[in-house]
Amino acid sequence: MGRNLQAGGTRDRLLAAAAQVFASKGFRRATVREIVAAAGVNLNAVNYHFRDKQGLYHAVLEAGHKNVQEDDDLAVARDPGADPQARLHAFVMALLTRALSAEHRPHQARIMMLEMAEPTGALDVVVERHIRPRFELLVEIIAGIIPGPPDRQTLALCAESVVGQCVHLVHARPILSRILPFLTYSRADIERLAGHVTRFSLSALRNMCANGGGAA
Amino acid sequence: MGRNLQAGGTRDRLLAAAAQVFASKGFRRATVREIVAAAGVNLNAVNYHFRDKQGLYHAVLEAGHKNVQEDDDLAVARDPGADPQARLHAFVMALLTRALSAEHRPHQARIMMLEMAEPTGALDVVVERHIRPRFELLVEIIAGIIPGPPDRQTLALCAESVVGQCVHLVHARPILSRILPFLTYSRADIERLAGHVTRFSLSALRNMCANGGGAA
Amino acid sequence: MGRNLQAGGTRDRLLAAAAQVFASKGFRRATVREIVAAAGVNLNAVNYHFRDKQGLYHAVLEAGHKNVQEDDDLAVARDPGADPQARLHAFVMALLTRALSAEHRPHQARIMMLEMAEPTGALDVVVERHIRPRFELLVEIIAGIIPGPPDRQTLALCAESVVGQCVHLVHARPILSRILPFLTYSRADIERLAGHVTRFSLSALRNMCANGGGAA
Amino acid sequence: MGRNLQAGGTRDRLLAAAAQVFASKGFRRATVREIVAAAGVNLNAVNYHFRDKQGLYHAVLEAGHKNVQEDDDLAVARDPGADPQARLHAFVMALLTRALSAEHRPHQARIMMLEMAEPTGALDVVVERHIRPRFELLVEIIAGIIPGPPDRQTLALCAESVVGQCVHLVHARPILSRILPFLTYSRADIERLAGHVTRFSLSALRNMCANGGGAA
DNA sequence: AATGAATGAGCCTTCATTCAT
DNA sequence: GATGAATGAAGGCTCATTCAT
Repeated sequence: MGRNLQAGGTRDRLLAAAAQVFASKGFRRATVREIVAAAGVNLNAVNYHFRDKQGLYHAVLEAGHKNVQEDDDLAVARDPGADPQARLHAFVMALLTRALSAEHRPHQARIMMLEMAEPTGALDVVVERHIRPRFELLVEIIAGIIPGPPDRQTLALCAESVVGQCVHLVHARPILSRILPFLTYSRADIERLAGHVTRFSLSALRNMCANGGGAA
Repeated sequence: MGRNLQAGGTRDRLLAAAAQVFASKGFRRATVREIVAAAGVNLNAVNYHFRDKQGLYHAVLEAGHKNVQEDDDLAVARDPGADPQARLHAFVMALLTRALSAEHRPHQARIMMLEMAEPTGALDVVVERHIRPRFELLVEIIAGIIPGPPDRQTLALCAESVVGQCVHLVHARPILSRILPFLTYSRADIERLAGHVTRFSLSALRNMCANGGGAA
Repeated sequence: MGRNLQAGGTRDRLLAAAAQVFASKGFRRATVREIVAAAGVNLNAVNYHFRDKQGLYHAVLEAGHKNVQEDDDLAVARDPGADPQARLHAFVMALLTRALSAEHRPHQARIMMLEMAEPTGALDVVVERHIRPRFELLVEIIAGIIPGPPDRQTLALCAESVVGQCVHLVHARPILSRILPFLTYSRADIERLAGHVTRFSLSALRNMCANGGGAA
Repeated sequence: MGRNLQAGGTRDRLLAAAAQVFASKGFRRATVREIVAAAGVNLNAVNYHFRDKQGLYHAVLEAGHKNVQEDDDLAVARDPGADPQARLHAFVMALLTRALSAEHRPHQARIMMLEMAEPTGALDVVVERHIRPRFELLVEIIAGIIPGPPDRQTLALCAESVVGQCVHLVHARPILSRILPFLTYSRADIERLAGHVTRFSLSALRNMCANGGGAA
């Protein structure tokens, strides 16, 4: 008795549902049954299309995210001719928006966090396809801001300082909501946070070389 | 039949083993069987001493971390008379050392990360007992660095910018190891990272007000 | 590996075995493992077909008993045109036969007894679907026997006096076997018991009104 | 640290608590831990005083009930000179009161019911010490009511017809509460029920011989 | 492609009991 | 007599997977 009355192919519906469930529960806690129920497909569809649960997970990671070059949010950040500090702000804003705003369903971001907490072996593909390209873009932006010679290692650490501030705001959300009562993670809050991170980082970057080498 | 041939009390051995296992696998993935095996005690020891798996988990969180006031690593950071930038460096160093160095068994840090990824309801106690005190200390330190009037909200965001850099280095370790090949998380690396975070943050903090208000 | 070598459907075999085991041990003492062993099916068949142990139990209660309207044993008792005392005898005989005779597997009766001793929450459905219809039938029969105006409350109590005699013979069987050595619960015994209950009740009912009101 | 501050001996407190718990949950569902908690004694007291759970159970049954000869409720029923129908009423009233009224804590009655539902092997002692004596008393009373020659077998069946009506009112209480909404098992209800059972039985007994032999 | 059925591994928990002071 | 600790046996349940249409 075909219950699969919906239009879209089983495979796609499965991918979409899986992205949702994996993002909200992580690989382990997510159950195949919940996914197929959400997708409205038969239990064995995952077996048939993706071999097993892990296969489905990998497929989600592979297909889930747009390439950096195609990411509209990063348009300004990618523009070599734009003002470096505008590029930085665009980058930060894109990162936070994508991870925090409700409209952009923070699937990929959460999956990545969960993946770091409990690696399932799928980290490699995520790093190479999603993280590294963005990292390189950020390094390039920072190189345009930081004064003096572009020491690769310093650039990298500064880039991670920027990224760290952002992802912390995402990952530690349940904690920050307790510690910083004024934070509601509204759209306005996101912009305020992006503004802070950009300001903080710009201030730091512009003075890095002066302090270079000498510890605190 | 060897009834607890080992030395120490069953309860303590259980706590230690549980901290280890919970830290490496999280609450969910960790199995009672693995914990008791690691502790070398009977399966039901957890039942007897902690009622159930969750009771053991809470006990680990309660007993696991030293109070801020007793934390020797934070001695300099707590000293109101010390140089603010020395205090900041001490704070950062303590955070990274405790979370990253092998000697300090990074249990609590990882458990906290996992707790954020998959909350089990034990987050409240962790926040109030461990996180908030350290946060307040950091705010106090930063207030001594940042020029101008101590706007509470700005102070808080700056504090999280500092914390974010640190925890990112911890949480994203598997990613950073791929992206930043020079990072080995050796003792020397930890010091280098602490130096960078301190420098980056100091640079930022000293110029926050100047840039204050104007977004990127 | 012999995958269900037996004939009938797993589900039915499970229901039959469960009825047996639940009847002999009650819900609590009965173990899923024993039931599936008796049914010769896999341990998780109960999970698959009935969700869990309780689901199986409910299914046994639902499916176990025929509807009053379809119960051939009660044909005479249901016939409004039949002699009232013949109807009463038929009712009593049906009750005892079903509960005591070996051929009719006294499952349902025992389960009901156990359910009263240790309610599991399944009592409601049993009452509404099995007990109340039979009770109403009995009240109707008695109304045709008892002289005078049909006081609802008296009718109900008389009905329970009849039912009580019957179920006592069933429930207290292990005790009665000790107290009344002549009782073997053979087919002949059942008929003799039915005769006694009918006679005893008829005698009582025909004289209820005369004694009405005055206590002993 | 002696927590056993109470006066009474551990053993007695244990017996009392066990009677309570066994009565409300039956042998199986009752847990040793619950009993010792209710008694306020150490877990191993049951082991020490009664060897094990079953030993405690038997002790409860042995010590729990007064001898028939000492039972004040049955004083009238035991009086050979009293009016037979008064004796019958007294017997019925004693049975129902003891089993149903809140003041008389219906421990023994419930335990007996549970014992019938799930025999634990302790039934023999209960039958010989509690049931048989009362049964013989009832037979004697009935012999004084029923007209004609005292056929032992008929007497016995009639006695069980009386007992059956009573215990049914007790055992089926959860069902009767649903079927007979007017029943609240209040003190007044108990008297009303005793009146009905007595009336019903007297009517029956006085006419048994007339109908004797002829089935319905 | 899709579906119903079946299967096996593993996990947490409860409970009575025993051991050693 | 009493107490804390330890132990072994079961039991119910969840889950991913595989089989057979």
